[in-house]
Amino acid sequence: MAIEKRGGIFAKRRQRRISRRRDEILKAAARIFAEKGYAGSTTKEIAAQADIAEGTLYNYFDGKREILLAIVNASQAPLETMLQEVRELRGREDLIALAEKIFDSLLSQTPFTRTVMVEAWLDDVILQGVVMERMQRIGQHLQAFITARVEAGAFRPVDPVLTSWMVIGMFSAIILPILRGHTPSPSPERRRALAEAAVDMLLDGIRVREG
Amino acid sequence: MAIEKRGGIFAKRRQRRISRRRDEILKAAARIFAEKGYAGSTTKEIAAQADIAEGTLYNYFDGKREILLAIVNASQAPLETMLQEVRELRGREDLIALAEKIFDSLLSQTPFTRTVMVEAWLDDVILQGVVMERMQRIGQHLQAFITARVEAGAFRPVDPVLTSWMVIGMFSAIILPILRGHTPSPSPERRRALAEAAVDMLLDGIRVREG
Amino acid sequence: MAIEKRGGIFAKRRQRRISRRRDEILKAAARIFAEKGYAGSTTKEIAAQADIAEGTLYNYFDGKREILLAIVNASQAPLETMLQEVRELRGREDLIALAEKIFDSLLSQTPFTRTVMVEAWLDDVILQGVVMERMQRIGQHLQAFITARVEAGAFRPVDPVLTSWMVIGMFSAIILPILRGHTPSPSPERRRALAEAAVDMLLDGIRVREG
Amino acid sequence: MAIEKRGGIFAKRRQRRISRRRDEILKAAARIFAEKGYAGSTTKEIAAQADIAEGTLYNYFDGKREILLAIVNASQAPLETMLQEVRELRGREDLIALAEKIFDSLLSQTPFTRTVMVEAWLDDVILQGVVMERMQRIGQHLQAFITARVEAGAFRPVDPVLTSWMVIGMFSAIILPILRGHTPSPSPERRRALAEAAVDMLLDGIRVREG
DNA sequence: CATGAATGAGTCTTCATTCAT
DNA sequence: GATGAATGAAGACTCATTCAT
Repeated sequence: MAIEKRGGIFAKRRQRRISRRRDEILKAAARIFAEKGYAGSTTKEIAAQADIAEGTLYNYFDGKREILLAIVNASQAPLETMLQEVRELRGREDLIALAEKIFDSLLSQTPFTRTVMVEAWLDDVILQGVVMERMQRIGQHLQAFITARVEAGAFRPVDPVLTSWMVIGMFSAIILPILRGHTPSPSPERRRALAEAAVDMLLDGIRVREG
Repeated sequence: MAIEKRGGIFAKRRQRRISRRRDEILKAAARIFAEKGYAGSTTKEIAAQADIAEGTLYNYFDGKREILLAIVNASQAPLETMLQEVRELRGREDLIALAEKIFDSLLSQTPFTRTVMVEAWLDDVILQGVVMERMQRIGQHLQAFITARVEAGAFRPVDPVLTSWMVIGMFSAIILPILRGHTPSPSPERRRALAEAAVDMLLDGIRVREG
Repeated sequence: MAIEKRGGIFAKRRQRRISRRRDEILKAAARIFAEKGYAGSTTKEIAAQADIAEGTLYNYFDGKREILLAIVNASQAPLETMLQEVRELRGREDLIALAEKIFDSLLSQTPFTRTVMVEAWLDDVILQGVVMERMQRIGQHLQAFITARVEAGAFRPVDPVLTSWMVIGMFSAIILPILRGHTPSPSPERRRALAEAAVDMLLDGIRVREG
Repeated sequence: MAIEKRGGIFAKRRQRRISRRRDEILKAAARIFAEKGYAGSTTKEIAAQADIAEGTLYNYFDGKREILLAIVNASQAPLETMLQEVRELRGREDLIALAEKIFDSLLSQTPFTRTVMVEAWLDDVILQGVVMERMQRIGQHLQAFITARVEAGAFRPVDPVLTSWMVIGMFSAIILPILRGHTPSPSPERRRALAEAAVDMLLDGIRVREG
């Protein structure tokens, strides 16, 4: 019986091993990049954090920059799967649920998200290709919701694009200190409360209704 | 007749010349830092941008890091003077006026503001000592306003701290693409419109009043 | 019945297999070394060219340097056997035949020859122990021939050592562009013509005899 | 009186200082490259040989490869000026004089010449653009001489190209051991003798004229 | 004060060699 | 024996800082 070479059990095991190692390196690098920024981090630190030799990095990635790009890519996944589950937004509950899910997906791997947020300030590829792209996808859902309601006469005739931007800003303001490590990650209950507060402000503002 | 050295007219001229040169360097450095981040910038680039020799930088600053800190400090001034003029906030008009002023002061020297925003992600000194400090000062005004109104029964019983955070987030979302260079700086009319939109959303939300 | 281990048929087969594999590796390495030089080649490239894993190299050779030395050694064989067949040189025909044989042996494995030629420029061991040694052996034949003829009054009283050096230079000039890959390998007829041209120049020069 | 900036005496002095330093570096690098080959040499060694810090190399050259190319270029000069002085070759004396001059120019800066010879084995740019180009220029002079004489009936109808190649080979054989450092540089008298021996062999061969 | 060449510690990356599987 | 991942020493190159002019 010949040794299975392709598609065999060994090849699969090997693939898994490689994949696992890559993930470890990415996690280590994301922690470093999140703390010091890409340019301020060294491959030596990354290797130490991943508990491997510096040279080993290059068995898994073509270079420091490729590690960054892999992190950026990996950061896509949670939000991506989340967005694919989004149904049409109909009312307050849908918005709150969406907000909660966005919280969860962004906070599920804070070093990755933080790395992306930092580098988007400096790198146009990351800003345009990743951050903007994602924000626009979330924005589209919001805008569709707002536009429909405006036409139905339920919402004031606001600018849907600007409004969705401001909503995203509101949520970002909540998440930022957590990403930055300035505030601990909130409990699920707290997340729900934050989502409600934001959505209620969006819908009704803070002024008491006179009617 | 000896040349006056201290306090004389020459000494003052010298002071002014030094001060002017420092400002030029800061402006040059801020442009570079804003584009590439502190760690990604070189003193050579800064010197070239400032049109001086590399060594000359060290006649005005103790090192690269000190240039950054000076930029961070310089970025304080506009917001500072602006905040000192703020009177008690009483209603929609006051909020809009405040928003406009914040826009103006942050956008009056975008490279400085952008540099601070980027580095605050990485440097705790800058985050705590500068960014947070400023946000809290703005926040205090908002919170005082909100608290008073809640007590007066004019506002719903929202959490003033959280609300002010979200407001700051809304404004940030508007300013960010401008700072980042992704969107051109808005005209005064546009700034007014943006401020109104944000304040109205804060006060009344987007839902049509039923009464 | 136990498997014969020493001197048995299996052991011989094993020896042959090992020997064959070593030769494959040498051929692969010589191709690489000839193109990029020893220092400019990597064990990874050699392994790839030999279609084996990098680690396998070390089952057949102690290291990169040993591969080079084995190539240098292997390059000896053809010239060696050729030189052992050389009889006393008596005249034009013998010289031409010798020249042809030298061509053949040097061109029979160009990557090996080229590798040796390149590294002899840099490595004293190779220069002294191999290249010089061979040239001197060829030189001795020529010098014996020249000396005898000079004494017999058939040749002018030239310096035999210098003359043999120049002859070797003439031949080298012909071979060099072929080794270097700049010129295709010449046909047997062409080789004969080249050999004749060189020998005739040696014997009679290019000037027309006046007698 | 303003400080002269362009074309002034200071600028010229500076140019000279830079030029001198570049030459020192090239000399040092050529020594190292000649001994160990380009790929086998390190910038550390070059810097040490030039008695400067490693980083200083990069103030004068863009990188290791550019140092090599500068050496290759610098090696052009002596042969170049020499070739421009060459008049039409008419007879034995002209050939001897040419040979002597070629000796001189190649040996005037042996590390440069040796570096070029070694790298030409490995680098097509150097082989084609430099070595071949030079050999062809020398070759053209020889070929013109040979062709004219053949047509005049003074030379046998040899192939001029092949013959000039062989002549170059003869000379190379004489120079090689000197370049390689295997033989000391010959005295002017010895050079003259070598040139005569080579030219006489070219013209008349070594066989005694029967007439 | 201005200059910019010199410095060398530190960076990213390569590669010969080892060794567990 | 064959494999190829792991290693870390060493290499080319960068850059903040110093200092002689």
